Amino acid sequence: MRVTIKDIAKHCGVSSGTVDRALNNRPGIKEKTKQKVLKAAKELKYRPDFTARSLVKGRTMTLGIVLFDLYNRSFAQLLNAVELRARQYGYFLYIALTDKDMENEKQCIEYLANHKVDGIILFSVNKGQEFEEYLHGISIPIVTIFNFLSADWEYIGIPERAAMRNGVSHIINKGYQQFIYISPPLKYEGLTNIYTQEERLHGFLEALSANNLTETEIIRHNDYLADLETIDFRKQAKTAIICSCDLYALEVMRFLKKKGYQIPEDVGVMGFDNIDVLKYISPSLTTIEYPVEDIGYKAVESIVHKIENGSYIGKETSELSYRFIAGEST
Amino acid sequence: MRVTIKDIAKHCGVSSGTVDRALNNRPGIKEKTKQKVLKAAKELKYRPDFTARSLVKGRTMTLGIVLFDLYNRSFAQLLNAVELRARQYGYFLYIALTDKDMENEKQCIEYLANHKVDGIILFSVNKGQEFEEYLHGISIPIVTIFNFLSADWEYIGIPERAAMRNGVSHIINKGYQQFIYISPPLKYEGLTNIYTQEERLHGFLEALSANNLTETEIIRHNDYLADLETIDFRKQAKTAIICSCDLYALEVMRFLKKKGYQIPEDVGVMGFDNIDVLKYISPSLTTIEYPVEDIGYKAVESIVHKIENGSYIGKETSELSYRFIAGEST
DNA sequence: ATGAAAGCGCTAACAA
DNA sequence: TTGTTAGCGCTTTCAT
Repeated sequence: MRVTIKDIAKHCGVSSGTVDRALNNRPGIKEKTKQKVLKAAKELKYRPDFTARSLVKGRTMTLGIVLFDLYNRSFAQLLNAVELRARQYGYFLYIALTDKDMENEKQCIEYLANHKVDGIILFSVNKGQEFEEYLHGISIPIVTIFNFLSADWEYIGIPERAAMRNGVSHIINKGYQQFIYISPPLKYEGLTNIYTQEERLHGFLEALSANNLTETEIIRHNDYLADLETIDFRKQAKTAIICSCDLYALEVMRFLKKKGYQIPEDVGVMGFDNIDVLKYISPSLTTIEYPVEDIGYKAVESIVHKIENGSYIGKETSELSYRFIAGEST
Repeated sequence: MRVTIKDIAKHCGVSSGTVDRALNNRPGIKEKTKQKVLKAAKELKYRPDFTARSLVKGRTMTLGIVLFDLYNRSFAQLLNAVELRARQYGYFLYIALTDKDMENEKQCIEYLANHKVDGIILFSVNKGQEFEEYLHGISIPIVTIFNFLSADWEYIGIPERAAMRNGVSHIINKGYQQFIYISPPLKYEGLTNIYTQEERLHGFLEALSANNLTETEIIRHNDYLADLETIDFRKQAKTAIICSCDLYALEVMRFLKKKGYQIPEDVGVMGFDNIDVLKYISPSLTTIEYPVEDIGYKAVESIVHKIENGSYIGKETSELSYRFIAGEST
């Protein structure tokens, strides 16, 4: 059996209350008694039981983070940052991956709530009134990241739309005339939360219409390479392929190279995210950079503030900066 | 306040024992009462408190995983697999990152123990008798991954040494005559657990000596590119640069390209890990592949088995397979 | 300065 | 079939 405060108390001939005072630096204990208890605790290899403490304190000193998966480099970077900051604040971190499944996500949140985490960092795939009511129901501080939910929830992200609009504007200025946009499928449009993807797409469209451009094709399914197969990029007006994330852009570049196209002479490619492996890719990819680690840090800071002070840091949504990176691919 | 079983009991006019029976499908309760309780639970939005349950049950249904960080793609892939399998088994996952810091790691483990996780998956940076005694002291099932500790602990990994030996043998057969080996620094040699790195290095050396080759330079610091700077690869016998992981190999390739070298004509490069981004790199990197996801799955299966049956699945250490991938870089 | 005791929410053993 | 009760290990309040 594990050593408990009772064991220490018996060992020292004091009460468990006194042991508690010694162990937790509480006032009202003679220095000598304290030392005696501390010594005994060390000797007996006492280890506090956080679950018992949590039960009485009502706080677990744990946070939960809900993400899709870790296939995308950005998520791993984010998680790394969140874990680091959380532990600095004395919180432990549960990780729950939803695989973009709505039911899965709900269950993850439910479990986190039952485990009584003090706060949840949520990159949600769910949305809608019912979902938000559910979230309110668990009455645990939540901060949303990347996918916006509603003004009811603290949000940390970047101005996705403006970032994409800005990036595409740069591309347009380079003289591209035709545009293909590639983005994840919309299978559950209206149902799932695809805020970031929607925003990026709108940013793209806004940039086009601001320049009176209409020539565009939007590909929203996973078999996007098959669509590209049918196009001869050398025969049509100068084309740029805009991808909603770097991962797609890398796939597209690989495909184009295999087909013998010159990038950017025959066709330009742009990504979004600036994932860390881009530095090994050539031609270097034109993309949008944003401080993914900072999003992680801010999310933790925000939620800890809410936990410990009962309110979020800022009234409004925090949006961090972004930066266009001109690569050789456009 | 949260709804408790007492609230339900009062609401239904039954005892808390009966509520417990209904909620947890325990026998000895009339179907009608059960339905009544279940209905009330739903209406009142009852949510069980796992911390309270843990306290009495002595189990938390959580696992902890201890890793260096998530910078390396393999770690993220591993974590993804572990989380998936853990949740399939009904366990939640704590993640603790050590940043390769020994003290940090000890504290992470201490915290996991205090949070009373049912098991720990450990990629350790610590080693030695004192550390192992400590691990025994917390008396929680542990399975070690990648970095072997001792026969006292279940281990899941790959035969690193044989894998590297095999890979390097392939390179040797290609006619390379001179070899440079690049691997992480050995700052705390003898102190920290660098099992995988050591094994890979030995595999490299074994391959050389099996072929009576002696021309080799081993670089074990982070500024390895500076060392390469001093070498003119065109002027010396055909050289291969063997890197202990793909991340280094990518850095090396980038450096070499910048210097105007042709790969593999002027110099060959080999990596280890087969991280998923390699498919976007050209020339394609020669490397060693191993099933990192399977390691994650096996780790979870093994620890859950130990938790639920009191013993590990296999008596011996499990080592998974590996595969040499001949790329264009050698 | 210290001890005694109640109770956090749940489970489990024993009674009824 | 249902109720009662004693904890799980800790914190906290109230006595002493």
